[in-house]
Amino acid sequence: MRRRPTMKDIARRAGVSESAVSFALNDRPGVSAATRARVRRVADQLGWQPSTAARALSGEGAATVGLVLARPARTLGVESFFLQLVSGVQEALAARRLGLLFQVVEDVDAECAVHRRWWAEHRVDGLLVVDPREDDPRPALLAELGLPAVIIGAPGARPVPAGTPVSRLWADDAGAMASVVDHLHGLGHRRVVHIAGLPGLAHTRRRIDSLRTEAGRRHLTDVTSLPTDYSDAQGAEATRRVLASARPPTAIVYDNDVMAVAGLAVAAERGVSVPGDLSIVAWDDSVLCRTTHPPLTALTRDTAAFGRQAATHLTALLDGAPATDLRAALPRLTPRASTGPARGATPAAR
Amino acid sequence: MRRRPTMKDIARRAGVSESAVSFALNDRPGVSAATRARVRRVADQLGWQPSTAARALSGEGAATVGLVLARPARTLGVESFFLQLVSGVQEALAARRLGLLFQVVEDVDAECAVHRRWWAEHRVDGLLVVDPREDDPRPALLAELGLPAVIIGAPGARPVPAGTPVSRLWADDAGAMASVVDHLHGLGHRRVVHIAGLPGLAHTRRRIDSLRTEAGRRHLTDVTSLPTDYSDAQGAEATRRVLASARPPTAIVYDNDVMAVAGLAVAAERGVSVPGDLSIVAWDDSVLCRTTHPPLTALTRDTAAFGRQAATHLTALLDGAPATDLRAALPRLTPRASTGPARGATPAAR
DNA sequence: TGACCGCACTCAAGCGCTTCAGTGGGAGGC
DNA sequence: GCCTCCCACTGAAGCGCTTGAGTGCGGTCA
Repeated sequence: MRRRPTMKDIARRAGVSESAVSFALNDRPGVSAATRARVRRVADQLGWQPSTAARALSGEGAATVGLVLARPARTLGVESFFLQLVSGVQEALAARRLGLLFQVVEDVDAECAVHRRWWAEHRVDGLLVVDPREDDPRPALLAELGLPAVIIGAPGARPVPAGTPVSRLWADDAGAMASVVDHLHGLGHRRVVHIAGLPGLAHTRRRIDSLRTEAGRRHLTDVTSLPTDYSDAQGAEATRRVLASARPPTAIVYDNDVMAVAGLAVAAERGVSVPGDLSIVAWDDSVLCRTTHPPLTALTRDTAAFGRQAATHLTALLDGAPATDLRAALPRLTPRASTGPARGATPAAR
Repeated sequence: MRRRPTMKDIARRAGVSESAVSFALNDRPGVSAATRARVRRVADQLGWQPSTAARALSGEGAATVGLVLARPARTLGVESFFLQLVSGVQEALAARRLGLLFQVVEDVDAECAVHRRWWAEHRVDGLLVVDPREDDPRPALLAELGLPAVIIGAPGARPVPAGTPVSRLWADDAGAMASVVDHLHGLGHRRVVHIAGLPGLAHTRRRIDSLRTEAGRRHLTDVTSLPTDYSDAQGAEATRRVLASARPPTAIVYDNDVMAVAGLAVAAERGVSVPGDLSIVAWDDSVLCRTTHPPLTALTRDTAAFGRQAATHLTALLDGAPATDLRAALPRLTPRASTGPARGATPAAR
């Protein structure tokens, strides 16, 4: 059990005052090059690192950003999305020696409570916010607390009050949905079901709306969206229901990889051939989509890069950059064997 | 942007000194019941929360525990294991208002550097350590730093130096492996391949060893373990190799769910019927195992409970409890359709 | 009635760092 | 040769909290 070295130790060994040490180590003017070098050497030698607690207390911020995941435990731990996102976030934060404070809670209210607590406890300098909702209390809260933040997957319905350091990273769901509809329409599909995610989330609404828009543009009137909770159970359930209906769809679009795989299993169990009788598209690519049989056509996006972009922008906000809306790269459709020509259709000209 | 209320504010409003406030809010003797109540009321009213920075600085600890994941990014974000674990950890920590500082790095050396830095920066009071290795530098480091920790999945080869506040939470891989071998042997399998995880990890070694022991006990001499990096790619690769060998196994045990699914896909692609020609067992159950076709026989364990147990014990260590070795619940085998009688074998008496 | 005690509370120092107001001395200007 | 200015550095306060050493006061006991 070693004692942690402090600036006082460095000051003593280098024969200067504490303030000189502070100046030297923080690249501030006021010390000669020689002294600076000497202080640095001693600090290295002692293995000194600034105490974040002390830094935070003297107004420098906590060197930490927070991320809260508000999802019931049961829908957690399956999707590749979050760990990928976090791993990208880390990369950007580690470069700035920022820590990531992480918490999983049950719902948005609990998330707000955590944000409030972190703020009051002086724990974080900024926040990454995921899963924006249609009726989202968080932007207002962030504005009240004045905490810099990046909302990932925004814009939601609720705009961010002006003048607050809150940026939004926007995934182009409409564009992505257009590419999916293009693909399916080109293969001759006319009856499409969209098995969507949690109904309260902003991107669920956006996907549902753009499906309707894109379908209308191509004169497909027979499209439906069914919300779920993203779990394999509900994905399977919904699939079973639509396949048993009077006029089952010839293609299904799933809002995540897990449900798509579950849907594929349901098709297999009912003797529905994929892609012969039914085409399947998954939103978000992952190992899952590649290892099923047949492998699934999926919307591929670089989730880690997404996280990196969000975190990088957050560090810019912390440095005082103005808040903006930014746009993530458009996901691209990776066609695999789970989509094919609609039964009995002559493929439209591409 | 509100100013955070401090104890000074409370003191002023309640008409007492700051120390009285501190005593009142920390349930220490030295204030009358009336004053205590008044102070509490004012604190609530102001929405006061203690500044962790200030607390940490005055010797109270950072109210945070750390968790570092040392895995290359490519093997991340697929397994259900970690998010589940973390969600369990959170539950136990949230009850004590402890934060979780989380970081993903590339390898153990980087992990050690992070531990050192967190210690020097005063950021964490304790650590959760995962993926113990055969030749693990971390126990010695923890001892040097004197940081309380729980090593999850231990014991590794390297014991923890005595007198350090480091406990080990032990998963009974031998017992689990015994149940797997039992199951397969009972179905008449005599040639079994084990597609294992990262070779450096302690539990990989333990599983390999116990497979050998259990096989020996039942006079199966034809067992092999092949290490991989846990990725679907290597899982598929290894499967391809063993299926193409002169005497392919009749059963394969995979060290995680992802590789098992990948292996199943390889079997399908080569026209090997499961479970007709090949039985498959996955170590760690998840949605994946339930949604494949056929669903996979898997070793089910309550990963969230595992995390909860680890975190709960860590809080005990922080409270000064002595370090011990504890044992997690034995995983149980969930038989599904991916395992069946070995081709041409008369099942042994069960 | 005075010595003593314990209770309820205040004071001030200190945790490790930043920062602002000095301070001393050497260089430069006239 | 003296005044000024600037550079390199020091001193001390302060961030919000804990804590051990006081302080004053009402009550008990001889």
